[in-house]
Amino acid sequence: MHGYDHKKIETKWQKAWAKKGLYKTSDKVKGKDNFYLLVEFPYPSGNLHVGHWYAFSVPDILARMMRMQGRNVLYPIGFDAFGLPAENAAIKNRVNPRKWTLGNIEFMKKQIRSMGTSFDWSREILTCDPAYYKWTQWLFLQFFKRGLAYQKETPANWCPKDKTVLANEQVVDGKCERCGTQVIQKEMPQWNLKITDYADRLINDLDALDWPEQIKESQRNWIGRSEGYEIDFPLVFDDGKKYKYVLLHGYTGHASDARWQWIRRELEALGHEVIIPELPNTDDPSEEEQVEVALHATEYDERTVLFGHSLGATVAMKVVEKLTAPISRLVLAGAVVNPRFKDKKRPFEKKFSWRFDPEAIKKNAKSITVLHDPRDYAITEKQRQLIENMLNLKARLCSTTEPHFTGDREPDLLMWLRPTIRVFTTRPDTLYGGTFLVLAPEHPWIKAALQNDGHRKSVISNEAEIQRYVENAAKKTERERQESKEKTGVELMGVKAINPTTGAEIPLWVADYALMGFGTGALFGDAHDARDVAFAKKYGIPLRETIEPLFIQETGLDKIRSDEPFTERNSIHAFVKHWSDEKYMAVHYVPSDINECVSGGIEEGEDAVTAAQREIREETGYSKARFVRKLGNRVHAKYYSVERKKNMFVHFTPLLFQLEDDTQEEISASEKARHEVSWLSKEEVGRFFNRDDIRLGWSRVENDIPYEGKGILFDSGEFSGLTSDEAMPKIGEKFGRLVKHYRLRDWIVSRQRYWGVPIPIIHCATCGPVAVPDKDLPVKLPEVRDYLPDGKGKSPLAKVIKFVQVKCPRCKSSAQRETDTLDTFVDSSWYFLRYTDPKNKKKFADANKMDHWMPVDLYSGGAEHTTMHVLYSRFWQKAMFDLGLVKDKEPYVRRMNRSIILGPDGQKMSKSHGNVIDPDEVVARLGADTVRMYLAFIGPYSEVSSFPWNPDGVVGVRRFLERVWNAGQKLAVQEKRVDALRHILHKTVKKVGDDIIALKFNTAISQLMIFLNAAEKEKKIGKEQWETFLRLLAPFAPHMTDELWHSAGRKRSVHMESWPKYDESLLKDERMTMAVQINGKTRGEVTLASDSDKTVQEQAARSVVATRLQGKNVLRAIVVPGRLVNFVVAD
RNA sequence: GCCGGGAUGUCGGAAUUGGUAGACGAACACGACUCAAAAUCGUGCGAGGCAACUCGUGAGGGUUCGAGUCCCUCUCCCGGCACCA
Repeated sequence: MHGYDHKKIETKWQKAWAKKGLYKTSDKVKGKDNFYLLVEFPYPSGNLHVGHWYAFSVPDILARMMRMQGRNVLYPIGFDAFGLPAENAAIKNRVNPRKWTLGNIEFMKKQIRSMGTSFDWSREILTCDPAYYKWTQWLFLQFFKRGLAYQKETPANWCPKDKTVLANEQVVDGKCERCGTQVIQKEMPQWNLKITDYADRLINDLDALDWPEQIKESQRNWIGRSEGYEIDFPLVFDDGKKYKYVLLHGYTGHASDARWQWIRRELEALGHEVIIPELPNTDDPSEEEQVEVALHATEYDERTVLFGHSLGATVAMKVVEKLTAPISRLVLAGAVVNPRFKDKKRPFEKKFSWRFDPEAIKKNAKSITVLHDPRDYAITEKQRQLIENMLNLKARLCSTTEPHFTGDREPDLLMWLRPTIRVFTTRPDTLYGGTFLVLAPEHPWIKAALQNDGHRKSVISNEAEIQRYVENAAKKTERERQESKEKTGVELMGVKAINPTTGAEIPLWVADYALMGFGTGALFGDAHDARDVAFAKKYGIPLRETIEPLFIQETGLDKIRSDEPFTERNSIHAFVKHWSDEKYMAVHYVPSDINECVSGGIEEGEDAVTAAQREIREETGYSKARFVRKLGNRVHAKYYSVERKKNMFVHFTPLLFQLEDDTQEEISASEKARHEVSWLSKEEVGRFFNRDDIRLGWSRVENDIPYEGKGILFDSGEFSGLTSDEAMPKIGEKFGRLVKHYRLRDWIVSRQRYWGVPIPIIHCATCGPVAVPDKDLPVKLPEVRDYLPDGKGKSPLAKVIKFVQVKCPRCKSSAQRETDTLDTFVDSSWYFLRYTDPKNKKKFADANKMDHWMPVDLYSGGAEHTTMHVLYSRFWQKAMFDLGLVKDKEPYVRRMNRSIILGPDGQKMSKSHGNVIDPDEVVARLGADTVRMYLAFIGPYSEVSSFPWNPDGVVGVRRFLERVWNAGQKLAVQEKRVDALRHILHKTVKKVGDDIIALKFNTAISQLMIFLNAAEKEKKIGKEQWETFLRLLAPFAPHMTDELWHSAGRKRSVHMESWPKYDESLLKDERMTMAVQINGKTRGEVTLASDSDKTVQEQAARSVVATRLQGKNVLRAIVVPGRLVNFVVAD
């Protein structure tokens, strides 16, 4: 036998495997379970780097072992062949992108084959192959037909360098993810996929996935769900008749009814015009008559608010249906859409059609509000649901004075009638403290208010100033705005909002710290948000606190005892300044081991200040404490009182005192024992206090920072005294409604570039966008002369007249083909499905074949795709599921992110660093088996990290393989097994198998090394043992092991052999070494038979440390069988 | 700021999940072979100490017979999100 010639061996076996089709995978093999192992297919950039090796050759170990373990493993490969680099190369070097791409693929395939991976090349797919992209187009059209793909004129991320639009996910820090150019916003018609419809499911379904938390958390953050409440703030104007209210009364009602007249007075007082037509035949009304009167009562225009109560609501809807121009608002209270009264028939039931045209209603009313009181005797829940469904909205729940809105005064009605600004909040518990509104500069209400048609004045009196601010804000990019944390804004003069909780008039401001892209583009400012407080202070806007902090002690001696009631108490925290030094009093309260200030209860008839002065005197003796000031509002705490033996719920008033002099009275011994008093500097005392309630009070001595946390409400009407968590849903429901907002935007898939899948849509002047019929698919990418985009937003395809000019498939009139191409992430959103049936000409994949393989058992890829490809393909799968095209809601059972291989210097590999490792060179020198195995050995594969390439480390692995190679001749391979290796071999079989499944290839390899070390020590090995070892090594070093396997006289490839089994009973050695400890410290060891029992072990251990135990009192001995014996000894 | 993950020799990393910390590899040192070097083989290799022994898993505290592992407080590093109401 000769030296280890990796070149000869590796080419030999790669050819042999290919010739035999060793890795060709059947869809189903009797008696074998399928296993689908997926790695992200590469982009054909032209050259393979170490990262590719890491991505493909290491998971190959798992694929190979799974096969040996009797699984039918699909380990496919292909190329993500569309994309910009091909096109950029085409523009630069005047080559055809297809030729460039296919040439690269040819070269890279050779490189990939040199890895010795067990890819099934018969299933190779190319996304730029018309046979593949036919189905990309077909799937896109299925989405289009279900409204999941739509075209919309939207501001989109435009990369001026790549001259194309990018998805949000492809913009990093405002720059193009690909080329680093600053992205600008450009308004263009774009094809979108409705990924936002799936936002909730994309988040919720993560819970059931057994994926690394990092990946799940990234996706959650990216989708960015925030749950909160939308609350409407009514507006009032200074300039008089801005709105015209038309109020329609109900059955048996009259215009003269007290409540309508009351609302009239209230609205007129706000300067609005009010019209209340008397509807005819109020006791026996008919639709025709009433609608006629209402319709002609006045002119309906964009300033009109139409209100209908009860049957009047029905009339109002009928009126709106008939309008030709939209009105501002339609408000309905106690509305009926389908009357089925059980008790008695009403005469009007048959005189109204009860048929509505919801589309016309929605079209003719810019906004619709439905009011409902759950106690309403006339309107059932069913009725409410009917109208909600019809108009596709949620009713606002009111508490009326008379359930059917029939009280003489109905404040809720009035509240909803006035024009409103809708804000979004996650903290409705602070709503009573909302003292101003902030609108984003892009807020539509401002746009509308600033519109000046020359006839009427804007409602805003400082129009010019607002205009300037809005324009200035528009000039700045989002980044520029965020760079200056200094808040700016302008008050909107001539208009006030009404806080719905208090009825207080509050100012409206435009400020660019409100973002149109989040929530409703408007927020209410309050005293419990640092940003709002900063803004309010800058502009002198009043603030109103409504939350006092509540701390619950959960550690220490004073942690609350569960299941025990709380005793409430009013109390003080007194911070006491020294009479001359810059020092503060620090009290150590002994019974509960608390570091605090002076604290104590307020007794009957006392005020806080006297109580505090008394406590200072009692606890410390100092009698001349001068009151300086109150330190903000109260602070609440729940804790356990060690002295009272009770759970306490205490309301502290934090106060600041200064001693006038050192006058001190004698205090009792018991007080002295309970309180240890000292004087500390500001810094020291800050560190000294170890209870949150005291720290909070203390923080107010220095500065007045707003309290942003949750707590207990005060000055909040009926909700005062509740905790934030209790109050939030209550306040939210009463004044607004629960909504969810997402950061995620729809996925823009149009690309204004050549080298991609043509979007299979035809634009027709009469029919709109029309799907290309299935029979005409694929829409093939035409050849063009010039690949340069025009830079104005049209792809090079737009210049190919033959391609563009087509007949509309529907009406046959002349039409234009869509010339944008699809984002390459669309191609890769379903490629794993195609692998299951790559040659199918009739379907994207056969349902049965997908059943065999999907979902993917393990998907290994790069962390950079967490919020891109992985998210997109999850969405795609869910959309396909909804269309009945696939059976799984999730595409990947298990997903793992791979680490990065750094250069030898620990830097990211790059040409500029000069630290790039060329795998081809290393393979030529040391062999593919060595490179594969080194990469597997470099660190745990399943954890995201980064590993520097260590040239010495590769050589170390090569050394190991050479030792294996030489073992065949140096070790005496004998027929008889070597007993000394028996146990360790079984242990190795178990560990290697377990570790591979856990993707801990590094420890599997170290176990193989341990075994070889042991065998070398013995200088001999049994033939069967040797062959077992070769089978264990086969997944790691497939070429060498097959060579050795054959030279051991075997005819079949080692990769067709089955994985060795281990005997549970042989995992333990016959003799074992146990540690002997005294008080947990190792003092010796003892070796004895593995099956010895506990008492034997203890006795053996005792004799080992006998001298040390002499004269000591052994309290007890802890025996952990097989591990250690620990003697607990008294000093 | 919020959320997630992490920190172990000179380096990459192990540690049966509470049981002898540092497996395996690399680097380094010494020895053998050699005229010599490389390769190979052998030995050593956390720190301090002649030794007995002491200390040691980012820092501090706690629980436990026993803590890298569990609990509390803090520091730093990596990742995601962020004037997000």
